[in-house]
Amino acid sequence: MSIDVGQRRRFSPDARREQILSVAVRLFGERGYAEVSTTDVAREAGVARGLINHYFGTKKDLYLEVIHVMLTVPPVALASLPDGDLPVRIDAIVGWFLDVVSRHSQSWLAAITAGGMAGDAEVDRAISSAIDAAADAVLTAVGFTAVTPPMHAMARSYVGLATSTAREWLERDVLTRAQVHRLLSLTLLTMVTSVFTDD
Amino acid sequence: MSIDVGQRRRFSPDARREQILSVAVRLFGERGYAEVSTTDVAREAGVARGLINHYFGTKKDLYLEVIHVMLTVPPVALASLPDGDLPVRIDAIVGWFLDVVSRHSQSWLAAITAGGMAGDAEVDRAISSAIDAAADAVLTAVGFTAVTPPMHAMARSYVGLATSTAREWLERDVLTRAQVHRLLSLTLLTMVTSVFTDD
DNA sequence: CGAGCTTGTTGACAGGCCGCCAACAAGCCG
DNA sequence: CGGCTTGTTGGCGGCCTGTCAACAAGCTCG
Repeated sequence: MSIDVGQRRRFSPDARREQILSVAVRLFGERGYAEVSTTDVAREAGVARGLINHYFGTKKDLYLEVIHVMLTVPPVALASLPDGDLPVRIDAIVGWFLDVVSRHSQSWLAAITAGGMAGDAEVDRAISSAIDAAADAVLTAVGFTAVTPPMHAMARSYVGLATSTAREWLERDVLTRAQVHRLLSLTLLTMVTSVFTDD
Repeated sequence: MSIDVGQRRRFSPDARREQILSVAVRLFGERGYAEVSTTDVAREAGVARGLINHYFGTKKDLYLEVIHVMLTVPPVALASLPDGDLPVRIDAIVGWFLDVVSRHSQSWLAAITAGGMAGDAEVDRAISSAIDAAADAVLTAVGFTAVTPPMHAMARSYVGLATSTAREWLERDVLTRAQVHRLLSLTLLTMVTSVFTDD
């Protein structure tokens, strides 16, 4: 019952990196950080454990690349948002966010809360930059050009509301998409019209 | 250079538990879950490492009790909220929340995001019940009696907004308390008057 | 006041995971 | 075909965790 019948094969470094990384993304996505050992990744990749350290360094470094992949969302069609009225633009950005988060729910939503390793400096920085990207997307979609630091911080807060609401929708199944859409649209409208104005 | 000059002393089980638990709360509050070993807790408590397992079982069980302590907030003066108009009650509950979270910021805010161990089933359940408690506090303070599941879920979402906003305020120092208060009050008012109404 | 007993406490053992590194060999090149 | 570059392996040392038999602190009873 030999699993790996194959001899020892040489791959291109890029190919090996990609292969190991894809296995790591899958495993870290299914279970958490602590529940996945480098031995697991090596076994499922059909590779010696030491090779992971050779390519990625530390297990935490591997995890950093994994969450980078999981948090990197194709900003496709983000520029193709309608130029209509403010409520129209808000509906568009909210719908776009719900589409994205429902597609890679198991990836993005799990990584944004650092499934298993919040508190680490580098992991927190990676998550923070992902929040920044989402906040920037919201601000540009709403139509803001000159963004002050407080406005940016409030947009980051709104991303926190969006993620927690999406979690209620996708992982708890008690809210409908329409309710989530309505909540996020109205709160964003309130923040834009009443909160951002005078800072 | 002997640190512990004391002989082996016998304590009451409750006293030992409390002593070890206080040390664990401090260490897990300062650093994350993975960064603190049971050897650290045992050393700082002046106790053999095996005693921790004897009293708490697994390291994760100890961590569960730790976050239970950190997330248990004295609901003092929560019943003594003013009975005034809706904006008045909202201002009161928001101010109360900001007071609480600014006092145990290093505890509550760090534990609500499961500093180092999200994804675990039991840890997630503990955090979820803490969110439930906060959501119930918000709902009762606002004045709702009959709470439907969707409303409860929306209140949980609002708690997510509150925590992320408090994090922007306390850990990033770019928002003032007044701005945070205004944001949380206006969004809660919006949710109560426009979102909750028709579900 | 001393012997015995309850039980809080300890230290060591076994298993697992991680980072590191010298040795090995697959595939190219002259 | 022989040598060489370098992708790849397996084992070593160290740290961490859960378990458990042995030890002793302090109470109890004769």
